[in-house]
Amino acid sequence: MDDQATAVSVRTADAILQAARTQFTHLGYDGIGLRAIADLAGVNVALIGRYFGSKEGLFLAAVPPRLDIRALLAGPMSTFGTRAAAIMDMKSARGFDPMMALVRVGASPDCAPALRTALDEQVISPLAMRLDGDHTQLRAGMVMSVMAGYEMMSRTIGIDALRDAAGEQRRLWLAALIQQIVDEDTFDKGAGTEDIRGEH
Amino acid sequence: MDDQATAVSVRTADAILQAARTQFTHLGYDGIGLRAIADLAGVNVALIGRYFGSKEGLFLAAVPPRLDIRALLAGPMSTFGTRAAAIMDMKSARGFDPMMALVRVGASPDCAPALRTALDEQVISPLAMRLDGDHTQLRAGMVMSVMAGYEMMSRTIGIDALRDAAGEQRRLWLAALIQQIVDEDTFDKGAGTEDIRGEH
DNA sequence: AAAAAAATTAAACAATCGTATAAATCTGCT
DNA sequence: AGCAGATTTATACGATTGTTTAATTTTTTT
Repeated sequence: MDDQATAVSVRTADAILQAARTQFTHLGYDGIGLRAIADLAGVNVALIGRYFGSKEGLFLAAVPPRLDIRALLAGPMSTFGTRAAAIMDMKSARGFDPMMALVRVGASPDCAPALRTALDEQVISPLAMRLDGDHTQLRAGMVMSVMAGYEMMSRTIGIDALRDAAGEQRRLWLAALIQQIVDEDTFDKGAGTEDIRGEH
Repeated sequence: MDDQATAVSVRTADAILQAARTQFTHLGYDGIGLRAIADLAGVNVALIGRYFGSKEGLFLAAVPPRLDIRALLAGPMSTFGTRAAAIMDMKSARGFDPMMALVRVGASPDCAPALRTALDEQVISPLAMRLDGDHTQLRAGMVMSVMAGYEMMSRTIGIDALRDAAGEQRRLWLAALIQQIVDEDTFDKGAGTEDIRGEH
């Protein structure tokens, strides 16, 4: 009378999922093989095929469902930027790092569609619903852009200026940048853009 | 009496480089094989090994040297955001797309170090030298963060809100966001950040 | 035109990839 | 204990990976 209802061993399935998450996150979808994941989980390779069908099946079960930052929406929107910047600055002390996974694995054309859907449903839309003013979806997408870009430059690529700079200043500016997108009527006056030279 | 001085055929070497650039950009470092690159260049696979040594050698010769956005620094800094946003919105009509290459291939741990160096020397440092005020390196890195994040979310992953939204509004906000980082004393008053809860 | 050098190709190397199959081990029930 | 079903393992398959070697074609020089 375990809490397992399906025809699989949840203990080993979870071990596989956890190993897959960390490896996909740090090495990318093509950067890690199923045998290495199985070894890290302490099981045989064939179990991955048995429990998740294929490598893509394992990825879909491991990464996209965990791509949520709903914890960020807990507090008031007036301090969203501060909370977002604080999360980005933590070294993913324990467990899964959603932002790094998004950046590392989102570059693969095979993974992008699933990530796009998960990101839309679990992050951008919930965030957009908390925003006031116009173009909430667009602004929510811009918030994610800033966060993903910061993650990519500071951690994935490792630009010195972002990785080594004084943490306080860096976190303050990142928070201010994000908060400006969250606050309505920030850019309505078109500050800073005097000349647009688009097409024709 | 051709303009080739080295011991290789520059014509085919360039064909290989060009094929490698476009394929790495759109499929990532692990997403494309040397045979496919050679076929696209119309040459034999062994020539890649002969001219560039290895796959990594080909990548290093093809992508990092082209990672520059110096054209953006041509105009006045007061309109940098507008120029940056305009470039980001073009569909890389012809030739090489540096931003997409950076995002697609920067996710690979094998490529990140070379991209970091190239980005520092060719983009961030030149941009930082054009900036007034303090923390110029940090701010230049933040500019690249916003641009890379926007590229990743709008094109690589393809978030609907960023891909389909009204181009004018999207470009205006992106320009304003970048310009705010370029302009000095924008965040000196700490606008929007009322409470910082960092460590200890 | 013959010889030398450069450029290109065909073929195969060992390794690893994702995946599938059949045997072996473990688990719980009567 | 002994059987039945679930769970895991060992093994191998075909394909593809990056890379290398030797033979061949093309180009240049004498």
